Amino acid sequence: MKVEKLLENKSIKLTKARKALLEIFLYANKPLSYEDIKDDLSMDKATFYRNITIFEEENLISSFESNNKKRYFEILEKSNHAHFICNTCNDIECIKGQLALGLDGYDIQNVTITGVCKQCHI
Amino acid sequence: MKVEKLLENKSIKLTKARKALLEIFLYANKPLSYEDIKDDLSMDKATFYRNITIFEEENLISSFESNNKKRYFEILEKSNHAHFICNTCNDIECIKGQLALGLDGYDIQNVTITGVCKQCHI
DNA sequence: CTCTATGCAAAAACTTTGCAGGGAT
DNA sequence: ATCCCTGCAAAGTTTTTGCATAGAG
Repeated sequence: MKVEKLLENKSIKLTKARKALLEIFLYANKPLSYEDIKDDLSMDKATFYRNITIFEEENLISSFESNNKKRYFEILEKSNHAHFICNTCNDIECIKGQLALGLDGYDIQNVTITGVCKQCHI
Repeated sequence: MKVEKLLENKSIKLTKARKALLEIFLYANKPLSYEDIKDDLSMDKATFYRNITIFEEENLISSFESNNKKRYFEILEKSNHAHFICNTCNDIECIKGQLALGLDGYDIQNVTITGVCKQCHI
């Protein structure tokens, strides 16, 4: 879906910064932190974080924190998927699959698994 | 298991601060952040974090980050259990259960689920 | 006596806020 | 003319580090 439509649906005013930001996340294939994209951003970090906050409030974007004190963001998708963060190489993988946990009545927004990935695991 | 034994097994020198710290986590029934216990601590925050680092390196304690920029710590148990963090009330629940994800070959250290808990979910 | 642990204060890393200027309607 | 978005700089929050002192063996 186009960025313009996404913002319009949420009644968020379209600006250059918001369009650029949302497009980055829309076309990204993995969660990104501010640091990951700061060199490609044409906006100040204040603008980045302020708009991220708006996007999160409007459920356009979800976030989670990794072991390295950073926050990662990605487009909120319908499909349940978990993130695996490797404590050794710090890589983040998206894991498709189902959680078999007794969480009826809970609204699950994010699943983050940490550990050591297959590559790093000897 | 006694704190003294735990430290001895890992060849960590027993000190007053380490004993106090490990006992707090040993008898806690949920993960705790520095802020949660700072008023009860008789040590400086530098000592807290330095010893936590040692405990983590020796696999006595595991940690994860929540949405509120804090790190939570708990005794590393053998039993797989996940944490559910409510974005509304910020409460942390320990969830017993199994993950049915294709993660063979991965070493899973922590599972953190965020969302809205049953109580807060209307 | 030597070696490590601790407290204090300062620094570091990431994120948020205050404020004044700029753009869009 | 008004409203809100933005950039810049400063402040805030949590965690880490440097250094001198204290403590254990």
